[in-house]
Amino acid sequence: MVAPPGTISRVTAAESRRDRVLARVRAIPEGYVRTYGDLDPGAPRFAGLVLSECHDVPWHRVVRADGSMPQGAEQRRRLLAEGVPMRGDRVDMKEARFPPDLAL
DNA sequence: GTGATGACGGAAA
DNA sequence: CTTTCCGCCATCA
Repeated sequence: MVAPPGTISRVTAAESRRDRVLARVRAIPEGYVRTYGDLDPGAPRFAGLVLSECHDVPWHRVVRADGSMPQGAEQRRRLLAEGVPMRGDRVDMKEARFPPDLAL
């Protein structure tokens, strides 16, 4: 169904994008991680903002592109408990990175 | 309307 | 390998 031009949905673009980000976060299986860029290419900072607002999602499975963890020790402990391969204080993205669903 | 900020990314040194 | 810098988009003051 398509909304005619001029007809702005009550759902703003931001909410739509936000919902999409959350959907992708929930899609991350246990033992794997994803990057902010995978959640929302072009606006990774926005993805981070969304996670900071929503605590009812597996936020600990979202790390930086280089494998570093914004939440530090807490996040690292959770990921380690799920069996996420680590390399020092960084996640081994080569193995733990879950393929981004562009369709979602 | 402009300007500053951020759970970032990628390239350069 | 680490550190530094610039750019990206959306949000908030």
